[in-house]
Amino acid sequence: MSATSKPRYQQLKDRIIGQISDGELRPGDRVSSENQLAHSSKVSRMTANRALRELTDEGYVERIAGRGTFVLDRRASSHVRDVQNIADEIARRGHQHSCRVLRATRRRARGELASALDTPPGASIYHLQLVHFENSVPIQVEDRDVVASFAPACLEQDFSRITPSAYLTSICPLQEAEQVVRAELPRPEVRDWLQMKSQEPVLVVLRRTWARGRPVSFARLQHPGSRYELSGHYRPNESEFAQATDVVQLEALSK
Amino acid sequence: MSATSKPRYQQLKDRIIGQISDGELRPGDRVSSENQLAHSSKVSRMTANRALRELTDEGYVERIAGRGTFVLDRRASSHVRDVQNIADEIARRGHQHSCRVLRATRRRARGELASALDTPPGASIYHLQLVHFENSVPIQVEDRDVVASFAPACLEQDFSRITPSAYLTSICPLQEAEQVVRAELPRPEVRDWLQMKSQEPVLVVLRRTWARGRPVSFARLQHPGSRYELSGHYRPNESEFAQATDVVQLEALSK
DNA sequence: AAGTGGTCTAGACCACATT
DNA sequence: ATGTGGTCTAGACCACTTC
Repeated sequence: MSATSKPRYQQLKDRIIGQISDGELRPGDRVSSENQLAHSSKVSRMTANRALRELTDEGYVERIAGRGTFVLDRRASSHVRDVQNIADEIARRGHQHSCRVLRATRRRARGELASALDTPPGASIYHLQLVHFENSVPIQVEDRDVVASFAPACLEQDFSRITPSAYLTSICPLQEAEQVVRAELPRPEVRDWLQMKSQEPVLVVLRRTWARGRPVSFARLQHPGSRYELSGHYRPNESEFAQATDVVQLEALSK
Repeated sequence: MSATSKPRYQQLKDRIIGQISDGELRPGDRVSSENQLAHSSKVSRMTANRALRELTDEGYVERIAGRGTFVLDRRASSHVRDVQNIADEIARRGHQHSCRVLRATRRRARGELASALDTPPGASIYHLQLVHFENSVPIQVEDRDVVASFAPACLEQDFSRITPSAYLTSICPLQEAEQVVRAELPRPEVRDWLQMKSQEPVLVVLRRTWARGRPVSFARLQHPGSRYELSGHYRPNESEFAQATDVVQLEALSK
């Protein structure tokens, strides 16, 4: 159809991400060089360079001057998946997980949702609403939007047996997650679902996840403040990696 | 000193980030256009373009085709990883940090606090209580216990000029951090300090930090739910991820 | 010597917004 | 009409690795 065609560097990125997702390119494999890509894709070298550079920033490949471009091993996705799935988390505590589906519908992407999921307005989006229980005590209200084209059979799943998160990872491993944590007062119906006291706040996690290089799902996870908390353990050595450059510059500037 | 000079686009980025941190460029301000930058910095337009594009990716500026490039007003939001120093965080948003010290006392470790900081009962502990402001709006109440033997001169510091976190890292780099995030209702005095509405919840971060292989500080950081959120971006390759678990030791401390 | 990534240039065309 | 960002090109020089 009409849709203004994507920029060439983006098309190149999409193609390479696709090859990685399909297993055509496996971790450690060498990706075509800039010159080869420029030739085969009929593109200037600068355009191929931009595609590969952005893939580097996004963690898909590693580039070594003089050697080449290599597919990275994203095996730690188990880490992301662990946090994705509240059923696993509950099982790890040795407790019983159960789940009630409140809603499972189809709707059309529009406005913020469309841009958050990077779909054209009007695209099909599945909306799920569930309550998760830990030993029969409600612990999470999950509001989830899923890009329909990524998970066409979404509405036929039995989400009392498999969580949406587990279902999504079964289609394709999730690559990336972006999340925001907030403290809010719940809406009355959420408060009832979670059996919360009248003035108790909720701990809200907004999470957007990526697979195959595209956002595929947006979740709003609400937890009773009195019964749920997030914890983490950090070691500077390892976390300095991601934004090392920025942080260093800023620290030098703000002395 | 001939150190391989940084690439030009990076120098340009550094300069603009510096202007944002210094307040020379304030949120909403217009940044010079690509053509202006190219001319003034004696650089090609593509190089200026790359600098501005990367600043966009990193959340510093917003670009609107046909209109220009504008400094973003970064919402109170910090990466869960580098929540070390709220002053840096605020500076990075191009805002003004200030601080009021409510309390700075010495007390004796006992019970849970002694075991959390791994000191013998009766050991000296400094207790600090501060309110941090972002552009004169209160954004954090910091309650911090510091092992006195680690920071003997703690009480002589001027914490309206250097944050406790910055002071601690100046003594010795922090090695490790353990943190828990919660949603709670604030105590009335905290609510007043943070100028919060009556039923607004706080986002609480409990953090224990290690240096020289020992826990040296325990902090309870409370933020107004309507004005503060934690955000994070996770890729499988970057290791640490906040996980939902029970942390018994910290729980008892936060009564 | 040949290939690789890293950077840079001086042009170019386009869609868009402001005047 | 002018200026803006968004993209793209066909060259170029460099430092580095491999052969």
